Amino acid sequence: MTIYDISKQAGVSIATVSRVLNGSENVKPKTRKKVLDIIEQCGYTPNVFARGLGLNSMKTVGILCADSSDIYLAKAVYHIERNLKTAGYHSILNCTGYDLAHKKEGLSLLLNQRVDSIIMVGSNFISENEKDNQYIRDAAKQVPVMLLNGDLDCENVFCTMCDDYKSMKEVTGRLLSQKIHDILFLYHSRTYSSMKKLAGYQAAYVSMDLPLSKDLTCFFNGSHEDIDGVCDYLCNLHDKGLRFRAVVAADDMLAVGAVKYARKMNLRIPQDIKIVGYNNSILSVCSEPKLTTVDNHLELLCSQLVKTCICTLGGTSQPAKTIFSGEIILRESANL
Amino acid sequence: MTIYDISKQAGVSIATVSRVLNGSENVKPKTRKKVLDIIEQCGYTPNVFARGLGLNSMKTVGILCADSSDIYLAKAVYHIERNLKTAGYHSILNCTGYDLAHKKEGLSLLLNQRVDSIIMVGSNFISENEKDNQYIRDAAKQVPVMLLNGDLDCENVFCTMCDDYKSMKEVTGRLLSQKIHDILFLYHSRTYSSMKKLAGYQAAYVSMDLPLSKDLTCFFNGSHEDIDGVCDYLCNLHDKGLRFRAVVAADDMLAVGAVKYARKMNLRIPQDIKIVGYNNSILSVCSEPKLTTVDNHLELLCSQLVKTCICTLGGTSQPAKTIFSGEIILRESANL
DNA sequence: TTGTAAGCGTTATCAA
DNA sequence: TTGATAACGCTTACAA
Repeated sequence: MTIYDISKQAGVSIATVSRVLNGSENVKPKTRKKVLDIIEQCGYTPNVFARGLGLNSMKTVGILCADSSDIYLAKAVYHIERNLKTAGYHSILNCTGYDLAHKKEGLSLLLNQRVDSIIMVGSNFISENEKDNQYIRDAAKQVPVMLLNGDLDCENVFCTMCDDYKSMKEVTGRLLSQKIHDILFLYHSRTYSSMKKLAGYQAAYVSMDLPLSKDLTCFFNGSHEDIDGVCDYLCNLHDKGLRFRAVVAADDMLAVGAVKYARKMNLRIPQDIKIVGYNNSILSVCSEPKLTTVDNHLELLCSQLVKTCICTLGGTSQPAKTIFSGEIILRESANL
Repeated sequence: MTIYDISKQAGVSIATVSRVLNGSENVKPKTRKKVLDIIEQCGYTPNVFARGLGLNSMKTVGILCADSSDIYLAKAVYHIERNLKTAGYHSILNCTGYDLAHKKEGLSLLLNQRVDSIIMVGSNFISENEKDNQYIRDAAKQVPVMLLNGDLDCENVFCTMCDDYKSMKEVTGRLLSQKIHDILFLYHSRTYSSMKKLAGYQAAYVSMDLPLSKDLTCFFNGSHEDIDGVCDYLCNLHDKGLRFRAVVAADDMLAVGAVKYARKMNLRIPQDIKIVGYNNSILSVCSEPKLTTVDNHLELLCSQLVKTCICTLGGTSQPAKTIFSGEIILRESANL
């Protein structure tokens, strides 16, 4: 079933069928109706490969994501896909893992598919080592690249992010104001976003003229689902003599690990130890007690990102960076 | 940069370049090397649209998923994508939501993209109302359809699933053996999978000649992330006089809701009330106490499903149904 | 308002 | 072992 079959049955040329298909004005209403009827009746749908070949686009964007099974990234992918679909675009998903070589591989796979744009989901795609961002710059020479929670100054790269620095500074500052000066900062990746959070944590101390202890900046080197591992890690630190009356974590999973630690140590939350999570994920409500956490308005970020993407593809100039503020969600694990 | 450019630079015809590209034997090694060098040097990659047009395939499968932000479905999508990529296929993701009309829409969007196969992730795509499955049968006339955790007898539809009936019967049976006869079955969707779980729950009673109480089969009508809602729901049931010493839930989120309920009612877990989850998700470890739950080997299911998909596309005949058994994971919320 | 025909970049058949 | 050429099914200038 091709455009030729339709044109024959309708007694018109393929050009006319094509015009009808593409909603051109220059078709006599009567002709349009006849063609439309036959298309309907035959259940004909245009061949997207042929159309793609002619237009050099299949209205598809590539979503690059290290791990779409991660609670937070999964939500991002979901919202991005839904927004893209609304705008008439298809989503090719490519999960790369956290290894740079595989990220490059995934990216080139998508570019070879001739996607109209690339969306990189998660700050882990940006490295502190500028050399490791070159593959993104290269990609941007071919198609517009959208970064969710990543920051890169580059032509044709658009960044949509949450101000993690500000949120974390605010959270830490509130704890410091409560005379809690021994706050442990807990993170488990060195992504752009994590580094911003760390900077915010440190800035809070500095702005209040309080001394920072290196020992309280703690990196958990484990899986992003290993709650027990986090608990053990903290117990270990405690055994080594480290003391702290609060934990601010780079994500909710880490915070839940801290909650488990507190229970194990028979510390009351929040009286003896305050714990703050990040992302306002389902884990923060699942936890007992529930986590005070930061909501970075992911859904909003995603819809803005897709808007930027679509507008860019449509040829209207867009801001290189869009930054939203997070929001502190007060629950039981810390009264800020 | 097209195949013509390469052919000119190499001083051969496009046919030869095409042969090199497709690894044909019938090319003189020396010629092959020359062509390969020029391709490399120019950074040429074939146009997938043109190739797709000629071959009527872009090596792409469509992944249909109601909600890829759901903890469980997200994991499924992730593993499926990774397996497909390994097999050389791209994944177009389409999140439909739970509404039938939108599912049909998503499906036809994918079919119009001329995907090689459709993978439906999650038992929610199968309805008890046979009429509502017709759209799947129709799709199967065009491409092979793979169902994850769904069962449908139909040519060109392949089902890979976990035996939820058996797992749930086993769990319920073990509780009954402990002389706990007032077990509440908690579910929040009427998917194929949920119905299987319910049937397993009921079968355990029947096989032990124990009476079933309709009142203990409880449907929570709320979002799949609303832990507090589940808690309230159970409190409400309690207020109305319903009593139970165990809860078996259709997923971990519901079980966590039951845990919250127990805490609110000052019931000790597992002494006063035993709670069993389903899926062995991160929630089961996040929960306090940790959940006894059922692991249905999702990763294995996904890899088997993709294997079936790829083999079917490759033309080798595959079993219409593949069924795996789940595994009970004992933790703190119930000693089975 | 409609039709003709060129072009998109491959693959594959057939001939040499 | 290679090359010429048709076919894939559409969009779109240009002509009528």
